Amino acid sequence: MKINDRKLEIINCAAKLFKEKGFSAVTMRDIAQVLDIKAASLYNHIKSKQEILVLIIIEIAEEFTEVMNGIVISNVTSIQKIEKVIQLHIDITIRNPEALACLNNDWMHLTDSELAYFIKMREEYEENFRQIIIKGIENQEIKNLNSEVIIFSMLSTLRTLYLWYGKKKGLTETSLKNNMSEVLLKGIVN
Amino acid sequence: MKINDRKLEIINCAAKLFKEKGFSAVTMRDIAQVLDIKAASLYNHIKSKQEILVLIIIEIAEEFTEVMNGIVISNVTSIQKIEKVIQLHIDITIRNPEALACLNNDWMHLTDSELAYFIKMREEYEENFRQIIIKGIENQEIKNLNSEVIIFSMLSTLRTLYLWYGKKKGLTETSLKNNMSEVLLKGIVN
DNA sequence: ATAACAAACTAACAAGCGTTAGTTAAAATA
DNA sequence: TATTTTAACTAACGCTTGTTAGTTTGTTAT
Repeated sequence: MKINDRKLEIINCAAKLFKEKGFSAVTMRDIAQVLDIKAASLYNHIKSKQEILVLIIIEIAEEFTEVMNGIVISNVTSIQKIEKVIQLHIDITIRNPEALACLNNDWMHLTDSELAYFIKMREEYEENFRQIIIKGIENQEIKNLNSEVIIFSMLSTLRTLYLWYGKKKGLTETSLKNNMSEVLLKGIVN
Repeated sequence: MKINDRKLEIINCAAKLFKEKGFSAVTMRDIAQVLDIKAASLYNHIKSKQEILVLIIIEIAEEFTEVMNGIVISNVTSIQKIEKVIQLHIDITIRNPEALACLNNDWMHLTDSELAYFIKMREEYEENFRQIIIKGIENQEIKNLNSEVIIFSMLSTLRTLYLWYGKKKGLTETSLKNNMSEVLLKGIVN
């Protein structure tokens, strides 16, 4: 499945608009206007508005899935696995914040097999993360707190990083990674 | 401004639908169908779809604002102020998760003065939280990390609690509060 | 030079949108 | 009992939506 340049332009433009107003509030005419063409012309490149949504979300979801699968089977400590997960979220956030916003807010507008596929990936992602945490608690790398609270706290921060990254200047990727790891792993109290 | 029972039913019903699909994807006919009436009948009780959105969001936003203002001027340690903020978010999440979802995802569909009012409240809320963190760093209650990373990590967790609370059983409000405070303040590493 | 293609266009459609007007029947109030 | 109010209804409005059909124009390949 190759995607030519113009199609990519359309998808990226749509993703930006979806981030601002959400999938349902963005019209084909909105997208066309930004690209300075008519709405009907979009259909020379894409099949439907739905297809745009699918292309934005599924690619990113698959990347999360694949990298997470690699992390789970890697031969490092639980803490190191968590640090790899943090790095994964930072990487994708920096590379494609618009797609991430779309994945977070508009996944429910996927339909049929793609919706099912997405939900399956998301559940498996969370289950993989859960296993990392539980293993870490068992071998006493991680405190014996409610594992669901730990999972939710970390994932919600990582998943919404796109809302915030870009607004704050003077923070390199490395510095973000280090500060984030410190805060999420060791807390903020002196 | 008093709101009678039927109007409240409509608002609560709308909030539930907005949480599932977002403001723009929910039609007046959708709302009416759940209440088993016709869409036109809704207008005996509400002025417009916009009014529903405003009533859902602004009330909650004002509650956050007022309680936060009380916390800021209270005479306790920075850590204790943070714990009060955590408690505030948990309280509202438990009482009205639908409104919170709406506030988080659909605030950009507010218009004119209400949009400006909301943005002002949100900025002041964040600024208040920022001052708590910075004061805590200055008096060495809190580690000298990048304050923006701290602010973002905590707020993103607290703001998206609604996504998760209710799915997890066997966790009392007190237990949630205690686990959450421990995770956010002291981290997860043994 | 000619054929083929790519990517834009104009025009339009059917469906769905928020909303209004006018009506009706039951309940509350006088 | 008579009157007013409440809250539903039917019907329809003007507009916007995603999308299709058919056409035009400039570029690329033969």
